[in-house]
Amino acid sequence: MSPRKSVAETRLTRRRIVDRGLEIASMEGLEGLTIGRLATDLGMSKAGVIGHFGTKETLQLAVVDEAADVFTREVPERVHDVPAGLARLRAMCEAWVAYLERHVLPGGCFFTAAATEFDDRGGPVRDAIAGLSAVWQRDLRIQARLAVHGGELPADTDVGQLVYDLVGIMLALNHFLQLQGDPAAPQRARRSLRRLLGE
Amino acid sequence: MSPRKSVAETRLTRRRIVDRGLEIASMEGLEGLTIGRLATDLGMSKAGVIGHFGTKETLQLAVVDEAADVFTREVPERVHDVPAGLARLRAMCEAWVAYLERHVLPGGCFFTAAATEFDDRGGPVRDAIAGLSAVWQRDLRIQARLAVHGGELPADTDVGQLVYDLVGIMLALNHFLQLQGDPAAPQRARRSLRRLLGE
DNA sequence: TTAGCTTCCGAACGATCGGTTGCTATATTC
DNA sequence: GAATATAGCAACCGATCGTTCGGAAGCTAA
Repeated sequence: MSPRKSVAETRLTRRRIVDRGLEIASMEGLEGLTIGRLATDLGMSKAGVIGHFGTKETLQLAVVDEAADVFTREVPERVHDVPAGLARLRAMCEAWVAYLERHVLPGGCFFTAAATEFDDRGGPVRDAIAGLSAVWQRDLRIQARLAVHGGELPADTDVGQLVYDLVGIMLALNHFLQLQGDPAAPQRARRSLRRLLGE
Repeated sequence: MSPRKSVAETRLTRRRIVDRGLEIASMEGLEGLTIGRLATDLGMSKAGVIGHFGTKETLQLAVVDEAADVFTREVPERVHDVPAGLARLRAMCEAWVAYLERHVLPGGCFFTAAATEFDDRGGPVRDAIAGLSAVWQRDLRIQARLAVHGGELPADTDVGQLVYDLVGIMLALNHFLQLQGDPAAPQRARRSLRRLLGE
């Protein structure tokens, strides 16, 4: 029925699929994201959806990539001009909190959900999630180390421990926001951040 | 084919189903827990499995209950004789860390997985998970409050904030253990606990 | 011994899963 | 303007999903 679209339109269709896929996956999980559901939501056939990717796993990887793009746009890119070191580390965390607080994705933090969903399995999707998570934590570690070397954080700071605590604060924020709907959670996250990184 | 079993055997069959169901659910999630898979694993028919519960949702609720029993047995019951207040709070957290460290369930903390899986939906399963999570956090809050009133923790301690931080430590522990396989994670968790609750 | 209750099985139900195939209609290329 | 490439559709595939049904088998109470 539907004819071939122009190159621009084709790219747009692909983006529509991935965007909607990311919304669904953030709510129902990457496995709960089904081709049929996606086709219905977008008003197209299953073949039209899967034709862009070939395989559901490839589609999942595209969604993971898109989630990474959204996160990058919403968090690290917003603090790109903040001076490196403690100031940048603080800004990264504040942007992180604001990102979760704003409910950019309807299902909360995509990576939290995807990580707990895939942490037991193998395969490229799990590897992609673990890799992106590791990259972000490495960025945090780099700024923390700069802050230590610059004397902005105590010289005996255990950087790995600090990143562990930061991740915990954000996981808790997602947990209290999504499961308990606790509106005080962002306040709590910011207070814990202040205790770790100073005022 | 299989005839009626004695009452004791019947209960045992039901327990076998729920026990295996909990193992599967901790790895694949509560939705990934499938009646067909369960039947295959236990060497029985799908009808034989679902006959004990009537509905998949009822089965899921039974699995959630079983997970709560396991957690209760492995954590709060082990510290029942520790004096109330700070000592008990510390013991609860240590038992919590040990529980995650020991990999009691193959898929890590069942409640972490189930909470992130169901936090966007409605229904009785989500309510059960949220309720059990709330009860455990209330127990933590009670002991924290006793510690404050007894002068074991600073008088200006924000108990809600403390519980928030404790939950974050455990979520991070599960995250680093399951996704990154980081063997240093329990050490990190204990160190963060010491910082919050003293030596 | 018999009647009833219950567990479990085999088989089937409609729905949905991921994926394939053949086709049409158009955008692009020559 | 003709040839080619391709986006998307309708229809279908085998597998699996949760669930239902009738009956076989044996425990239990009469």
